[in-house]
Amino acid sequence: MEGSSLRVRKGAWTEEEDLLLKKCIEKYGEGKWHQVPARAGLNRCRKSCRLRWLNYLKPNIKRGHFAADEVDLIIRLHNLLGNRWSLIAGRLPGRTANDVKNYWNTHLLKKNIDTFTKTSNPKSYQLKSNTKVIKPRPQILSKRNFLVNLDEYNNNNNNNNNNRAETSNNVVLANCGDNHGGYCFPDHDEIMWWENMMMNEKKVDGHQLQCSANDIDESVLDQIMNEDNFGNTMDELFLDEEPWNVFNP
DNA sequence: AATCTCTTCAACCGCCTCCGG
DNA sequence: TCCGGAGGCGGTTGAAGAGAT
Repeated sequence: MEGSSLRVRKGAWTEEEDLLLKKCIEKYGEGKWHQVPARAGLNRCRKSCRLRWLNYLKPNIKRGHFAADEVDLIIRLHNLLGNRWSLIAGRLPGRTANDVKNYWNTHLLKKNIDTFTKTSNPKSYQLKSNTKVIKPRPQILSKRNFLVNLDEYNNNNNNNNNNRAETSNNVVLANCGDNHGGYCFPDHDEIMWWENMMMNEKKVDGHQLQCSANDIDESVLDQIMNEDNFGNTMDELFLDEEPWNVFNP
């Protein structure tokens, strides 16, 4: 059980601990987090070390106020992706998922409060039931799994050729919406979502993308679809790095 | 000056997925 | 096929500081 071992330190990090961790990462590189506490001589769990490095010590981390264009991008990406903080942060150079999440919760949630309803927990909110957010969850799949899943997907859609997933082009797989016999294939909605996204279509399977409006704001969506504030095209925005993995069958 | 309330954000927790044995 | 360990993620907490009374 993580963190259950005796005498593992918790709480705020000291300068000394930061220094030890930094030296360790500089010497051995990132990764193998289970070895980091021993290598660094830290009395911390691997997760704590990883988090400290990623959110605070890692070079090029940008701190301080979010610029207007960063805020704008966060809002638009959140409308598109929901609470996928790591993906949103991936499009904001120097920002961490934790930073983005905190900023959203402390600054932006209040401005978008009409979109949410309170839950039993006074600190948490959920989307109102009349809104739908499509949450794509791309993942890296093995070739074997891809083919099996694709076959099953197509078998399940034999009556409608329009729904067939094609192998001739790059295909982005969403995470499973359903499980079938121990492996999964994506929801039809998610397949269509990705296919349409890649084709830069504005209409996404009849669903609204924005969670805060009843109708899609075409101008905003156009902007989201075509270019973000850092000059990335939509293809780059979603396909240029992991985990937005493109699989070439 | 003291106390209370609110805000912020670093850190923790629990869960999920992947991967190798 | 199963299982356990590791990496990673999002939700949540709570300490500390800021502001209000």
